[in-house]
Amino acid sequence: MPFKRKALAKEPAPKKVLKEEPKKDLDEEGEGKSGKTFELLRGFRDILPEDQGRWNLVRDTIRSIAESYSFDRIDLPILERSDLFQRTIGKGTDIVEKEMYVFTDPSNRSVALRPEATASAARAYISHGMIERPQPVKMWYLGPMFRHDRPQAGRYRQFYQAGFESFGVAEPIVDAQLIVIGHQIFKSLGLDVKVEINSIGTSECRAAYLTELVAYFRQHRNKLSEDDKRRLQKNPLRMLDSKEEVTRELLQSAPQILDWLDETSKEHFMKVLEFLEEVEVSYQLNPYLVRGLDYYSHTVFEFTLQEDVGDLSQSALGGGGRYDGLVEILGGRPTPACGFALGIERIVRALEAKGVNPPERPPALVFFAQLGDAARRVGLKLFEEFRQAGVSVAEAFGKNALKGQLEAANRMGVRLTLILGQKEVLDGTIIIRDMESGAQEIVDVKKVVGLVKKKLLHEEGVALQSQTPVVEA
RNA sequence: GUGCCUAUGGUGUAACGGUUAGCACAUCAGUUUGUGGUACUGAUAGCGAGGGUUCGACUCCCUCUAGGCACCCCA
Repeated sequence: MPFKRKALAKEPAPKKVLKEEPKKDLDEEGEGKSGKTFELLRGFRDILPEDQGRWNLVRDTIRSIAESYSFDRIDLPILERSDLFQRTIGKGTDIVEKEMYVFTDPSNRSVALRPEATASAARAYISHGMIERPQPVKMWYLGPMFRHDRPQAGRYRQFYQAGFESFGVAEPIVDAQLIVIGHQIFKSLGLDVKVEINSIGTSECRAAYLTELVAYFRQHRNKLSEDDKRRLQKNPLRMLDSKEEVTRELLQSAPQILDWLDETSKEHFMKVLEFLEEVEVSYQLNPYLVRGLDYYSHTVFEFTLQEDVGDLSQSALGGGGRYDGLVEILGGRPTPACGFALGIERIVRALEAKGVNPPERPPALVFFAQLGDAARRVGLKLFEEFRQAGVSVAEAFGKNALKGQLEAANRMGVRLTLILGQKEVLDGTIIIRDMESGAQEIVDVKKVVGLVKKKLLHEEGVALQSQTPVVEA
C-alpha cells in the first residue's frame, strides 16, 4: 500500500550528471531520496473513510439548514488573483502577510490559494451582476481553504470552511438571522456553543475609538509585552483580545468600543440583540471580541465551544460579521453584506470528542459469495439488478473459498448471503442464506432479487436505500 | 514564523550502547472435500530521513521531516 520509494530509486540508474549538482531543494534532500514513503505535506491530511461519517453528518446538516433558510449554494474557485485577498482581508494582516499560498502561475500572474471565501463570494456577486437580483442575495459554500500557518490540532494548512453570505440588505435582522442559522447548525449537531457578539461600528467611529485606545495604552507602554507593543502599532484593535495578563488588566479601565459607536451603529447593534432575544438565542456580549480580517464593520460574532470536551484547544468553531464596505472595496456599487464561516475540522473534532461516530455509509444488506468464474459472471449482472432494486450488495472478490467469504459476510453484518457455485450456475439457481439463523433456501436465480427484497422488508422492515443519488456537499 | 515536547510493523505499545527488536490487535493463509461468528497453527510487516560520536547505535549528539502544546494568528 504505502508507495515505496525504493521502487522508484531502482529505476534507470541516473546518468552521471555533470559536475554541477541540481539544486538541492527539499524534494532531493529533505525528504530523502532513499526514504521509503512519501509523507503528507505538512498541515495537509487525508480525511479517511472512517472519518467520513462525521464529515457527512456535518456537511449534510449544514446543507439542509442552508436550504431551509433558502440560501443558494455557490462554488467558488480555489485559486484567485492574489490581490483579491490583499485588498479585502488587509495587507497588514497575518493571513495575507505570511500565511497565504501565493505563487506565480505559468502565465506569470500572481495567484493565491484562497485563505477564505468571503472575498470570492463578493467578487462573484459583483462579476455576475447579482446586485440586479432580488436582495438579499443569500449564498452558502463549503470547501477547502489554505493558510500556511503552523499546524496544530484543529488547525491545518488545508482546512474546510462552510460559509453563509448575505448581500444587499443592511437591516439588522440579516445579522440576526445569520447568527440564528449558525446557532441552529450547532444545535442540530448536538454541540453546545456560546455565541459571543460585539460591534466594531463603522470605520469612522472605529478610527476615533482607536485613537483613544492607542493613547490609553501609550501611557502604559512600558508594561506591555513585545507582542502587544507591536500590536498597538500595527493593529491596535487587536489589543482587545490580547492574551497577556497585563494587557487584560489594563483593558478593564480602557475605553470601550461600544461607548464610541455612533448613533446608527448603536441602534443597529441594539436591534440585532433584540432580534436574538426574540428567537431566544442566548448570546454573550464580549466587548473585546474583534475579527482578524480588515473588512468587518458593525456586528461581529463568534461561535465558541461551550463545554470542555477533552483538551480541545481550538474552541472557536466559527465566526463572522457584517462587512458593508467589502463590495465597494472590490469595485462594486456600495452594498451592505453580512456573513459567517464555520471551521469544519474543528466541528468534526468536537463531535469526535463527544463520541459521535455515525457510520460512513449504511452497511450492505446482502453479501454475494461466489465460487468460480462462471458464478462471478452471473454475480456481476445480479449486482446491477440489486442496485436498481435499492438493495446494497457487498462481496469479497479477494477470497475464493466459501469459508472466507462467509467470514467476511459475517464481519460486515449483512442479513443475507447469496451463495452461487458451479452447481447453481448450471441449475439456474442460487442459495439464500439467512445469517442469523443459518437457514438456507435454494431459489430460482431469476427471482432472487424479488425474494431477497421481500425477505428484507419482512424482517423488521429494513429501510431500503433510497435510489436518489446522494448529492455531494 | 517563535519556544517547548514527541517519533518503534497498518494500529496500540515493550526493550536494549552489542545476539534473530518483544507483545497485542488488525491483515493474509491454513486446521483435508462448497458453509461464518469461538479456538488453534503459520505468514506478512517496524526502529521517520540524513549525518556525526563509538570497535559497535533503534538507543547518545546534530540537521531535516512529520505530529502535538503554547504563542503569533485564526476557522
